[in-house]
Parts: sequence; C-alpha cells; structure tokens
Amino acid sequence: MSPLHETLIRFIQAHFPMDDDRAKEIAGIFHEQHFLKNDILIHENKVSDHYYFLCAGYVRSYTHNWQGEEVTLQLISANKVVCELASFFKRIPAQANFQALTACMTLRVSFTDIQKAFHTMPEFREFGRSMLVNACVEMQQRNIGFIQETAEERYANLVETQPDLLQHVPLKYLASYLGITDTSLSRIRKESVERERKVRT
Amino acid sequence: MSPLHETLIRFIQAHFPMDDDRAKEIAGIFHEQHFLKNDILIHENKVSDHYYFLCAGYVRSYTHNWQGEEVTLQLISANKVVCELASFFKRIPAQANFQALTACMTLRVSFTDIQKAFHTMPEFREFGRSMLVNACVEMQQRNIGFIQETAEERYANLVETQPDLLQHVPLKYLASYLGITDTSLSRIRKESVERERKVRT
DNA sequence: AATAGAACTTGCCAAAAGACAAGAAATGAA
DNA sequence: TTCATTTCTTGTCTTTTGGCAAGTTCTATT
Repeated sequence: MSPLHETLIRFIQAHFPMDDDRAKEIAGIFHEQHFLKNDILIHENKVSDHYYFLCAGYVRSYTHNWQGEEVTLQLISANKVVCELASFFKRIPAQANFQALTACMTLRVSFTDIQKAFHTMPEFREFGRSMLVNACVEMQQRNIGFIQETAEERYANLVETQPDLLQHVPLKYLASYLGITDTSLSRIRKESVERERKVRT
Repeated sequence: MSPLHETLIRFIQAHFPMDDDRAKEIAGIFHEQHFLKNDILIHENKVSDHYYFLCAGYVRSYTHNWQGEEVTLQLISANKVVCELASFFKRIPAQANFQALTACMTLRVSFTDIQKAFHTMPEFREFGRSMLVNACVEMQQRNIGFIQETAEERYANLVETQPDLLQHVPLKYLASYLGITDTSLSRIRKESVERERKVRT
C-alpha cells in the first residue's frame, strides 16, 4: 500500500473504528491524483464526479459575488476532505471552484465507486456519514464566528487554530475567507503585532 | 396513517424518490411528539437521542457566548428537520439548545431506530444522506451571507425568502440569528420601510 | 538580472454596526 | 383589568470595517 493510502487508512480509522482489512478495502477504491499550484480540482457549473482526500497541500473553494469578485468560501489543509457536496452527491452543477493553492497530492474516488461502497460496506457508510456530520459542524462553527466575533477575533482564532494557513495561503484569500477586505486584514495584523509587542514590554 | 405521517411521506419522497410502500415503512419509525411554546426539544450538554421532523411550528437553536448571552444559531420552520447533528450521530453532548418558539407538532425517531433503518433500507440511507447534504448547503449559504452581505442585505434576503419568520419569531431572536443587535435590526427595519415608501411615491 | 504585475501596507475619509440609555409598546401574570 | 416584565424603538456617541488612492514589497516572467 502506498504512503498516501496509509495516511488515508489512519484517517478513516480515526473517524470510524474498524479493522485493518476493512479500512484497506475502503482505501483501495481511492486513486492518486496530483495537482500543480493553481490547478482547479473542481469546476464551478459542472457536476463534480470526485470526492478527494487531501494528503498534502492546500486548497481553497471560491465563488463570485454579484460584482464578479472572487469570494473564498473554504480553506482546506492536508488530512481533510475536498468535495463540493451538493454537486457530488446530488449530481447537480457545482456552485464553487476548488483550486490548489500549492502543489497537492490527493486520493480521489468517483461517485460510482462511492455509491457501491456506501451500499455494500456498513463501515464505509458510517464513516461517510461521520464526514458529512463533520462538515456540518465545521460550517456551523464558522457561522458562530461570524455571528459573535469581530473580524479581529476571527483572525486571532485562525492564527491560534490553523497557523500553517498563514504560511501557505495568500493574505488576500485569508481576508476574503474571514469576510473582510485585504486592507482591513492588513490593519488587523499590524495592530495584533503591536499589541503583542506591548504585552511583552 | 396520520396526517402528520402523510406530510412526512411527501417530504421523504420529495428528497429521494421511492415507492409509497417504502416511504410508509420509513415514516412508520417516526412517532408523534407535541411541544408547547418555550419547551426545549434538545438540551445543551446532553446527548441528543432524537431526530425530529417538524410538521408544524417554529424552533430555534441557541447557545451562549462568553458573556453568557444567548446567541441564536438556527431558525427552523415547518417541513424541516430539527436535529443536533453531532450529538445525535456521534453520541456526544449537544452544543446548543433547541427551543419551541410556538406550539409544535413533530415526528421523531430515536438513534437506535434510525441506525437500523440506515443499515437495512437503501432508500433510507440515500434519503438520510440527502438530508445531511442539505444541511451542509444551508450552512454554506449562511456562511456566504456573512462573508459578502451587509446586515441590511441579510435582513432583506430573509424577508424575501422566509417572510413567515417575521410573524412568528421575536425580533430579538431574528437579530441574533442575523448576527446583529436588536437595536441595529430596528434601525434597518425602519430604513427599509422608509425606502419602500420612497419607491412608491 | 531586470522588469512587469500582483500582493500587501498605509493614509484618509465614510459607512455600518455596537454600546448604552431612555422611552414606548406589547405581552404575560395576578 | 391592572401592573410588572419583556420586547422594541429612538437618541447619541464610539468602534469597526469599507472604499479609494498611493506607495512598498514580493513574485513571476522574460
């Protein structure tokens, strides 16, 4: 089994305990696909036929607002799932693009294969359901952030929980993802640094 | 079959086509439960053992911010699902309360029963997965609203898409759900009325 | 290595929303 | 029906964020 598949096996078992043989069987329906920086994994307005496990790299999803400007919806790091859920599961056109921000290594599975696994392997459908629940929880946490945190607090939260994003994701995408302009993010970052400096003296 | 179950059958078939016998079999594992205004359907910090289909009435979910103030996360109207997804499916304590804002009629199913259906009825697991995908999409839409709409635009959107909420949900809950204070919502509503008056003259 | 373009920062002013207080209106309890 | 409590609105001032421009820094291309 390839190192990428080993990573996937551990990921699967972390989310739904099952014996090694079963996890390997599930991992076996995934196939490697690599992407270069700026490649598009999933295209807006097309039905998405793949569900990706991101082994290495960073991906963002984005759509456009009414002014035609890009709006970053998700920032996805390694050991996470990349999928346009409605498009993939309901066979409808995707509402967003998914773009590689760095070179990426993924394991992907097609809808046909995932359907077969879903109906024939009890452990897989438990695992799959767990993934969907996780996606909902993550979205809900994001909503809570927007409801009750200022942009500064959302930025501080991101710095604390996902500091690696700052090294690999352009600030303009981070700003968009946080729901503010790049100008505002610059000011928040400056004040954050100044505040930390004051705390130390 | 009760009128509530008839509603549920139509709802199920709208989300995943299946023949009547199968839909009735699925609906048969749901049981009626009524709630009075202000009753709590799902309790924060407890593992939730029920998944509800809301036949009639309005429900909100809420948690608390660090100041101890209530923050309304969801507003749920009839013909929708009421469920604390992580608590129900992963058997962990709920992160929010779900409260009846009006008298409610629901059909509920326990985790044990839903598990059995999930593994024995292919149509049910397709339906169930469709529900989870819908929940994700709805959360994502809310995300997008926070990222790229002003509070005024989010309010206008809500007025357009769910006008019934204005009749049945206290404005302070609406404001919280929209991520603003009741004071700000009052001003937005006043300006909205004035703007509509200007358009007509 | 040089240059063009993109990303990021800073300056200045405006708009949106919050905080707090006070008052009006609506609702619930007695 | 009356009164207490809650909800909602309005006033005033503050804070947060946006818009736009200009400049600096970084990255990509030649």
